[in-house]
Amino acid sequence: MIKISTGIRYALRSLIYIAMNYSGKPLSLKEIARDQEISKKYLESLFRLLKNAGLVHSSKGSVGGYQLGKSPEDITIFEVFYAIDGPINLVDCATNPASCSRTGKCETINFYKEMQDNLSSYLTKTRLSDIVTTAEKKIAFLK
Amino acid sequence: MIKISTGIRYALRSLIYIAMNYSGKPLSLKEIARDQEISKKYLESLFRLLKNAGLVHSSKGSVGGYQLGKSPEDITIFEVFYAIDGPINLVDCATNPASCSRTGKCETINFYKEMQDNLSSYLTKTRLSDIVTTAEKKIAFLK
DNA sequence: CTCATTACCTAGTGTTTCTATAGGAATTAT
DNA sequence: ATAATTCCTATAGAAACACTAGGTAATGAG
Repeated sequence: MIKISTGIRYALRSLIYIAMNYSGKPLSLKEIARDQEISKKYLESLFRLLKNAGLVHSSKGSVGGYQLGKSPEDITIFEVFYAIDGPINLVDCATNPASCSRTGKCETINFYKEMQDNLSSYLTKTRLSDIVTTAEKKIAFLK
Repeated sequence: MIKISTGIRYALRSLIYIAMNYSGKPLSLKEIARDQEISKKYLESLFRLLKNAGLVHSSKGSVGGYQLGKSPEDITIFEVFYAIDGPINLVDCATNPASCSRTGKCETINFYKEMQDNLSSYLTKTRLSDIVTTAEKKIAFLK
């Protein structure tokens, strides 16, 4: 079954939360975890990955926390997927032909490559700002 | 990590093999398993699902086996995915809002729905015949 | 009419991946 | 100094996945 991992779901929600609550000061994991109802310990492991990818940067210490590493317009959803789950690889043979003994005989590789391109380009063209904008419109409407 | 299951990979290869070797007689799992280098026992479980979905029909007995249930132009890849792995459901909340306590507060659902639509429509518009045609062209070129 | 061959069925098992937790070390503002 | 935070390694529990075992039922061939 094709699924989006909880790691990605949590990371997206956290990034959106940071984007929508920017005040110049970093937000701590404690606060993000509380608001988003996510285990703080689990968030720690995710934010390490986000930081390595440059999507957030951190400050340590007693008023430390995280801020976005780039503006929301410059963060593609593809980057978030890549940071948390690694390269998108619907099937091994599409990326690494040597992984399958039937490479060359098999008629499905082109289909998988095309499907993967379709997915990647969708994830690349939608950006964090798109989701945030939609959310802000919803909130404005409710007021 | 977003992955295509081996069940789907095996099913696709098997259906392509049947489509490309049609002679009026059904093909047995034994032959499909041998040619495609897939465990026959595992294929049995997959073909049950394909049969329930109407993608193949079977004949028992000593010269029994499987044939396509429809012409390759009428078999969408979406149907194959659905038959083997069940409904496409990238996240539970997109299909079943009650599954998450944050439904209503959460800003990501629309994105997931759109992503899922994008995926589904791609799988629906590509058909078994598309893959078979590409394969036949490749074979003709090699001759 | 018997036999070989095939699809069909239920159950279970080992492996891997995913999700989450434990316990602490390093850093920094107050 | 102290309290709050990020950062790091390791590991455990749970769930999904891939595959196997062992047998029954149907059907055409001889």
